[in-house]
Amino acid sequence: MSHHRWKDDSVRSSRPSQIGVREVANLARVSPTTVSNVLSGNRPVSATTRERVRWAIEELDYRPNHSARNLRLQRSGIIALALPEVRVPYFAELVHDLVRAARDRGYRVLVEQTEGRTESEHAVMHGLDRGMVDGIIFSPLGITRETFERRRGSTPIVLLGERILGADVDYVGTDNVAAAADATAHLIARGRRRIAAIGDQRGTGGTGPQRTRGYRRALRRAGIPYDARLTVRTATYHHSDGAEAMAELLDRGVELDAVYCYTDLLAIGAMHTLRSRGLRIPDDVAVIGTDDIDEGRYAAPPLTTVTPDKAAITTSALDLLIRRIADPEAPVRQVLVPHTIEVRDST
Amino acid sequence: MSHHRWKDDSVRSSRPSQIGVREVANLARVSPTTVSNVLSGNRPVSATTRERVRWAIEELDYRPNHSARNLRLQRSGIIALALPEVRVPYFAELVHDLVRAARDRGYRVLVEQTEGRTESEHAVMHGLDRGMVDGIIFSPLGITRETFERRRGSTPIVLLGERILGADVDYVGTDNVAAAADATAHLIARGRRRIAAIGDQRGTGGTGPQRTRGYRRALRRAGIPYDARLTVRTATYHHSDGAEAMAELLDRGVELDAVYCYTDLLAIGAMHTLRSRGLRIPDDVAVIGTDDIDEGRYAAPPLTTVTPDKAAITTSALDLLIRRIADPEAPVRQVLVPHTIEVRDST
DNA sequence: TTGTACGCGTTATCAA
DNA sequence: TTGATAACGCGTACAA
Repeated sequence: MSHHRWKDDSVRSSRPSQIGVREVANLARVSPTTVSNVLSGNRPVSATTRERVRWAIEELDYRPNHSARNLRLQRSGIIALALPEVRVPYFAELVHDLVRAARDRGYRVLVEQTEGRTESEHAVMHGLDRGMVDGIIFSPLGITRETFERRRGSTPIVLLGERILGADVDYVGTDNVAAAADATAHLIARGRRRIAAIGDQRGTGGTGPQRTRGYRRALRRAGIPYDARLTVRTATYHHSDGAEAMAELLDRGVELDAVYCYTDLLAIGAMHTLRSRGLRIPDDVAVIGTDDIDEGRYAAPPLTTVTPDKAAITTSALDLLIRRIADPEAPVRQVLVPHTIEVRDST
Repeated sequence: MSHHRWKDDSVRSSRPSQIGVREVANLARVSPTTVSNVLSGNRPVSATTRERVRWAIEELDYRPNHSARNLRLQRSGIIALALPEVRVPYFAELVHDLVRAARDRGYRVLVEQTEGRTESEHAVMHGLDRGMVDGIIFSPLGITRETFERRRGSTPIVLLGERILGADVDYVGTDNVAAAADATAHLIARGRRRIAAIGDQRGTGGTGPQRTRGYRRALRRAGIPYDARLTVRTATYHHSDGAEAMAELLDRGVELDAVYCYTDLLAIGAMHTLRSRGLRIPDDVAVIGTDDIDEGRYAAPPLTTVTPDKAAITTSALDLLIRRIADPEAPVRQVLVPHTIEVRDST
């Protein structure tokens, strides 16, 4: 195979122009179509020409232009993951798992943070529209059905965690009422009767109220009266919220022997306060969290937690989204993944 | 050119086709150019036409197609952040900060995970080329200068954390030798003499060896002999690595009264082992980590840590990248951000 | 098996 | 101030 280039492109030498299919085609002395076919494998190409094209691609260090390909194919190969805050470990792990799973399916992941701001949640649906991403996996934080329906564009969306009641949209989540009830029941089974709850949030239509319902249901079934003084709302789900909530509980002077936290981060924050007040965990106060983040395994003591099947959440959400991308008319599906209790030393 | 259709609305009205500038232009009875100008503000448009166009946009719920715009403008408005693992809190916080900072500057962030695999690090530079992203912020994990130079494409790159020595590339990082020396010196100032080090990794050209150099330098300056038995390498930087490394140290039976960990996660894992063996922190063993992740504040006890100015890292990296995107010929710049020691209860 | 010509939706250039 | 036209780089229907 002789390497004579008979047609020396002055284009390449004059200015550092972009290398495109045309340049490759010229060098390999074939048509752009053939180059395209070699790359896509879409149509058969003879072995010899294929080799020549491959060589030319290598020679010019050609790589296809994504913008052009996307425009032509009407797909970007990117999905967006919109969530409140990446630095919250539960979401960080979600990003981790999703990036990994998406890569296996030929997608990359764009991360969008709403930081709990309603306008950001709206922007997610508006701003990501039309060709920037092929679909959105959206973990909202208290968006109403009405707003959602009004603002959503044509981009496929899968909702995560928080269901928007009545909305005509694919959804993956867990039975939060049951999870909360199980967590509370676990504490009751450990002999606790004065069980506090940290993490409800007012006004949101999401997981908070559902967990409160589960908590109260478990109490009711055990014949334990509900005591409003044992409940503390938090603004967000960080360590500091848990620490402050626990401090408030203790300062109220209300008797308690266990705490159910709506998030592991809240639980770890709560344990921090308990330790600093000289209370023993679980002897004086048992603590259970939610999410099973890695941090909980190394907390002091290791944190018991109720958690959804996170792998199932990731893969279900992705599969649902890809199905929706392929067929916008597919019937809406709502997936509930199972949850389990990881019993560790904090209870 | 045989069938040159003028303004064939009948074709478009038959099916619910995509809404483009053309549709808007038709409705507003202007040219696509004008619509484009109203959107971009690139050229003056009379108030009346502007209103008509705005109305038509609203009426049709038009939003521009990103793929087309990107192709035309030769930019995507997306930058990639390539790092080992998002679920590692330090990186999660980095993503958080960067997504936020990028948004302020009109960019979105695509997250790419290398998971420590060399081929993934190569893929970052190859796969992200040509129009998919405008630039890459890359936190590598032991890539050689030679490979880097050979594989890098034309996409602007800013390196993070680990410098690739001699490489002709923008870089943001910290003086790891000094940081390690300061951490070790802090322990020495607390009266410790038998100081272990957890987290070196063999073979990589990165932060690990640098921190080891700083550690040994501080010992030397304090006249403390280096004891190889006090050093433990780890495969990665997770909790479990720290826990196992600490266990190994204790099992060696070598006397120690402090540990310097190359990562907060390692330190928290190490403290887990110390607690479970009944050792008191810092009374029996003082512990210092690196990174100042949020988790450290709520560890038991709260973790002393040496940390770079993370906000400076984020903004410097982004500014460097944006500068590089604007001017590929700009002189290479390497930024070192300062570090500080957050003293908490673990020392 | 390969090549030609067109269009994806947008914006920049040139002309009016 | 506005419009017609070309081009960004690619994939594909149609022709050979």
